[in-house]
Amino acid sequence: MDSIGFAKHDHSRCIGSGIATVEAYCQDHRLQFTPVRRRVLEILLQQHRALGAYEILDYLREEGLGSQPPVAYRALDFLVKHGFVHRIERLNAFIACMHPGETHTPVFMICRKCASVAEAQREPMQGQLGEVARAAGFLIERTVVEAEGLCPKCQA
Amino acid sequence: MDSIGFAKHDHSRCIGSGIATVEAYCQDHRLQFTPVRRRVLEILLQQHRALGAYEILDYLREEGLGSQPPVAYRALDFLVKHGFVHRIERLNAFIACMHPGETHTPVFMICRKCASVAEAQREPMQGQLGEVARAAGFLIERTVVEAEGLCPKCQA
DNA sequence: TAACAATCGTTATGATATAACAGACTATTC
DNA sequence: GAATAGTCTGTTATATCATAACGATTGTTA
Repeated sequence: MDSIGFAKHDHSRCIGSGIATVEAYCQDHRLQFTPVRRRVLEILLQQHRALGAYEILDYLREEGLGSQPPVAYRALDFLVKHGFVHRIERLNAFIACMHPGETHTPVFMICRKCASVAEAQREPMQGQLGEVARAAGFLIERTVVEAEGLCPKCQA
Repeated sequence: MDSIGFAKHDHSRCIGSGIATVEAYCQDHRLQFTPVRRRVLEILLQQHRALGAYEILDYLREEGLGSQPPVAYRALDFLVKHGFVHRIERLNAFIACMHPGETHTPVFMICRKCASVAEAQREPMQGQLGEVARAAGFLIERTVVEAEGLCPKCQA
């Protein structure tokens, strides 16, 4: 269990290593890491916050990479499907994954004041959600775990 | 921790007691349980599944209780605010609370095949979400915990 | 290079949600 | 019971989020 979302870190390394990791993964898995997909991931890594699809589309427009919603949504679908980007249901927005390549079930903490989002990891099928599901005979395939509140800075 | 969502039960009692509980709560707290609000809750209790706001609005329209989106959204805002109804973020939909009146942090299990939704309870600030938040110094105000998968029936 | 699959660009539309404001109702106070 | 403050409703308009469909293009493989 870890969380770097609210901590200081070398952000330029985030971007470079994020892209490199995904690039390698795509080569290994014969996936097409096309210009639009790459750019959308870069934008999300650079911004380091949750962006709406139309916000991303605005960047793409400025750069001549696409101007219609499906362009952004298709790139996002690809990135989400392969775990490079996560969708934050509470915000209808997207954020770059902090652990690309690793299998994981993310937990998000969303600050209602500064809108920052931190990603942490939990073990699947453990904890209360796992207990509840076992008791009900429910087979979990995917989880959405998002907490809304105040980040350390905004509590001060 | 309990879950009655996937189990058989006397559904007519659900509706009656749900309405009665909320009615009493509203009297105690000087809240106006208006016809539209009451009817929206009844619809959600009767259907016993997650309904979109526009689906609810269709019922209201048929009954002459309102025809424009704000009518449905306002009633839902009220019901959600006071914990009589929960919003399922994953579905952009609403479902009647199975434990009205009690303070709680719900967990939902959503069947992707039959679309049924079960509500269970967890302790706030315990389990992995609590651990993660404490480690990050994050102050939780609200949580969204939703699992998607297969209910007992649909696994067969 | 032919055949096939994946991706892209575009148009159109669908689905979800809220701002704003006037008018009606309710509760409270005098 | 009249004034008034607060809440709720009805309506118009619009904002925001998301996808269906289809032809053109590009990439992959045999």
